[in-house]
Amino acid sequence: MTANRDHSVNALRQHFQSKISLTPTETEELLAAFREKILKKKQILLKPGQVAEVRNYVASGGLRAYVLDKDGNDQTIQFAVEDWWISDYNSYVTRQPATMFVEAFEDSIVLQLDYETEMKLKKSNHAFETIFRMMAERSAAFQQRRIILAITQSAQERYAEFQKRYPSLSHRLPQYALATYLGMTKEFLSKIRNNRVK
Amino acid sequence: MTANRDHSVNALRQHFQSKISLTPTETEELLAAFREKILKKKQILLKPGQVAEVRNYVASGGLRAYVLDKDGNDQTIQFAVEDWWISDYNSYVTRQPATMFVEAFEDSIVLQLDYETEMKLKKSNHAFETIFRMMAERSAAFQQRRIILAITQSAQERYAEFQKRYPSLSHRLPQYALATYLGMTKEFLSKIRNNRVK
DNA sequence: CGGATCGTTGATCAACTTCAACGGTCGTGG
DNA sequence: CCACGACCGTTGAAGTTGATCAACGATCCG
Repeated sequence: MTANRDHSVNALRQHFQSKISLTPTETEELLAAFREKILKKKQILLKPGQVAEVRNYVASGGLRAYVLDKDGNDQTIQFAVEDWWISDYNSYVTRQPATMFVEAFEDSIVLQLDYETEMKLKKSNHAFETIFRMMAERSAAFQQRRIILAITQSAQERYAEFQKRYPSLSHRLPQYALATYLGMTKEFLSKIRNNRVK
Repeated sequence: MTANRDHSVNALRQHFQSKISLTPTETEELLAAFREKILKKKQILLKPGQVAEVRNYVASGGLRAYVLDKDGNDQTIQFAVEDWWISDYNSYVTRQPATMFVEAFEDSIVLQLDYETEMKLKKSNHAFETIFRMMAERSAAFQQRRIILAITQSAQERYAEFQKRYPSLSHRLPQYALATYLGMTKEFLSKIRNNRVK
C-alpha cells in the first residue's frame, strides 16, 4: 500500500535528517534502498541458523530479539519500537548464522535494508559510510551502558532504571519479555511491580 | 624511546592490514596519527568526570575499565591486552563525561588516537571512515554476545565460557577484576576455581 | 623485613528462582 | 457472537545460587 510506505519512509527520512546532513538527492537514494514489510503480531522475521539478511527500521509497532537458553526458555536480548533498529546485528555484520529470533510483539511495519545493498551504498558514498559508522557507534555505546547496569544493579534497581528511562515502554512491552530483558523471571518482575518483594 | 615506538607501531600496522586494504601512503598517514604512551602498573588513563579524549590501542601489557558501584566497589566492565582497544567508548563517541576508570593492570604501552585527529582522518578519506565503522561494528557485536552470556548463563558457566574463549587471559588477569567482569564476587570465583562450590 | 594487596575458606544470609495453582483476558473457530 | 482454549500475569511456599562477613595465608614490592 503506497500511502503506508510513504508514511513509513517519512519517518525514516526524519530519522536520518536528525543524524547527519545529506543532500536531497542522497537522502532519496538512501531511502529508496529500503523495502517495506508489514508484520502481524507474533510474526517472525529471523530464526537462529539463518543469516540475517536485513537490518530493520521500525516505522510502527514493536519487535523483540530473543534467544532460547538450554532449558528452552526465551530470553529477550533487545527491543525495538518506532524509530529504533533491530536485527541479529552480529549475524548481519559477520554473515554468520544468527543465534536470535526476531519477532513482532505488535502488528508492525518495518523498513528493511539488505546487506548487499547497504554494502553498495557505503562503497558509493562517503556520507553513507558515515551514517552507518554512527549507527554502529551508538549501538556499541548503548550496549556498554546496558552491561554496566546489568553488572552493577539489583533486579529492582534495573527495573526502576528502565521505568525511568522508558516510561511508556515499561507498560507496553509484554511483561514476560521485559522480565528476561532485565535479567529476571516474570514472577519476580510481577512481585517487584506489586511491591510484594519482601 | 624510538625503538619502542617502532615496535608498537608495527603491531598496529599489522592490526590494520589484517582488517582492510590501504595503500602504503594511507597506512603511514593513519599510523602517524597515533602517539605512544608508556604506562606503569596501576597507572590511570581516565577517570569518571573527564571526557575520554583518546582511544587506546594496546601494543603490550594489559588494561581494564571499571566503574565504582554505590558501595564503592569497583566493577570491571572491559579488559584489553595486546592487540585490543580500550577507552570509555561512550564518552569518547558522545563527548560526555566518562563514567569509567581506565587503568593498567600491568606495565603497558598504548598507542593513542585523539578524538579531533580521528575526526579529521575520517573526513579526509573514505577508507579511514570504513575502518572506524568496522571497529564500531565489531565492538557492538562483541558486546551483544556478552549481554547474551550475562543473561542466559550461571556464574560457573560464564567462567567456563571465558576460560574456553580466552585460556591465557583467565590466568593472567587479576582475579578480583575477572570476578566482577563475569558478574560475581572474588570470593565466589575463588570457590568455582577450587571446586568448592557446593 | 614489613606492610599492603590479593586470594582462600567457612558460616551465615539475602536475592532471586522454581514450582504449582489460579484468575483474567484475548482471539479464534464453530 | 459465543465458548473455549491458550496465553499471560499473580501469588505463595520452598529451594538454590551467589553475596556478605570475617579471619587467615600467601605473595609481592618497596
